[in-house]
Amino acid sequence: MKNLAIIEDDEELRGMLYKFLNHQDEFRCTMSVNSIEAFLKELNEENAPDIILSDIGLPGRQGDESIRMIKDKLPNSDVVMLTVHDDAERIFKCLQGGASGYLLKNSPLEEIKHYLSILSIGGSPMSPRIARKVIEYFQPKKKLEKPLSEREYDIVLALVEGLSYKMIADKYDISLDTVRQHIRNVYRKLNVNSKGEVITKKLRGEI
Amino acid sequence: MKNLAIIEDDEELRGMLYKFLNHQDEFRCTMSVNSIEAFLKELNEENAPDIILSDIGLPGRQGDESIRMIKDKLPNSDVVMLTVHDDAERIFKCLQGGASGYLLKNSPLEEIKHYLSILSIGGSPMSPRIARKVIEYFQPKKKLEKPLSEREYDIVLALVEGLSYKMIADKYDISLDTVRQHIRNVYRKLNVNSKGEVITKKLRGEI
DNA sequence: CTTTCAATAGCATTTTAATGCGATGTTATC
DNA sequence: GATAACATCGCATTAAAATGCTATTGAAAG
Repeated sequence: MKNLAIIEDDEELRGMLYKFLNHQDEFRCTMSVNSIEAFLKELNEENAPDIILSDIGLPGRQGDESIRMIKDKLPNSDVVMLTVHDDAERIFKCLQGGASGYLLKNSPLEEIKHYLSILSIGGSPMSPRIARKVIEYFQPKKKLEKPLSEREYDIVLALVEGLSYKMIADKYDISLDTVRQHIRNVYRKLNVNSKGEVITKKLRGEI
Repeated sequence: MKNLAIIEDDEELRGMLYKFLNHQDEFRCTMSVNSIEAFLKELNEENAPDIILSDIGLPGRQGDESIRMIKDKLPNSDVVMLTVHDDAERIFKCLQGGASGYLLKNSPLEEIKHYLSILSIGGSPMSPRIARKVIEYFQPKKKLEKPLSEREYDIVLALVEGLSYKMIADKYDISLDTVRQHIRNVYRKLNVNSKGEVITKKLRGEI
């Protein structure tokens, strides 16, 4: 039996969620409020939730801010976002803020219940469309017009690891000038002119 | 009606999947093979699949290699991995290789069917435990012993964007020496001594 | 009221990185 | 057998970054 808090400013939806979820054996709704402020105010030892189902689009707040405020008070709770927004930026901000799941508001109540029960088996509830966005995040956005050679790629990886030119030369047993030459070529192919830009591109999956 | 290919070396499991999924209205199994090699060999215009359900642990191959081989031939197909492995590294390699979904083998047949149908609505099938791993990827691994100040954080973000000290000074309307000072402090707090390391740490979620 | 810390700034020095130019040998490809 | 792409190396110069040291101001904490 998990304690559940619902934070949602749409009275109708909140009422429905409360009524439905509170009837389930797995959950007990100890809080049902319309804002983060109300949530933090009402919070006490008795009603401390294991799971917080929270709207993201609460007035005057960024969504990921809300999560941070909650996780700050309840670091071991699972915060599940409930939202109509499926844009990549919002999703990632929330995930970085510590959200344990991300559900779309158009999900049926039964499905929401099912998703929430996934938390108890160590999983993360995520609507399929959100999962798609997240997966796409990992995939290289576009093929390079000018692909890097193997050696050049080695050197990019070394840069990401924080190695200096000198250290790279030692690692691959080539001269410092050769490292310079390779890096020149990498810069030309990637159309950049600093180490930092190469690292950023690599870690963002653009290489 | 989607064409489906099953690549799985466990004969029993493959048989079950084939029999079950081929009976569904949504799918037609046009291929059922036990290796990537067999798959690529049998592949032709007639049986070209929209969805490939593939084992990851095929003998002598890395899993993500398999995906790349498939996506190379069929870039518009959806490759869904079916595996017992839930370690982060494997998952991310497969996602980077172009997988559209990632399911655990212990899922019931009905659930696998349900997950696969998610593809047709533009979603990504992902077992909850996998989703958890993926979400955790985005979340800062550990709290910094020495947290960065706001200004320092601004400057870290600017470094990630590829700005030079001079550009950062202009951007925030402070002197070059102040930028230097902040960066010094960031290096001390993060225990590094180059721009590149800061960028890598930031993009890996360690800040 | 002192101590601490963030933010600002300056100056000097050394190290590293970025770039221009030229060069040789290998391996594919046409 | 020319052409192109890759990998290697050298030298020189300029630009940027890293670091050592010092110092002022304001705000928060004790």
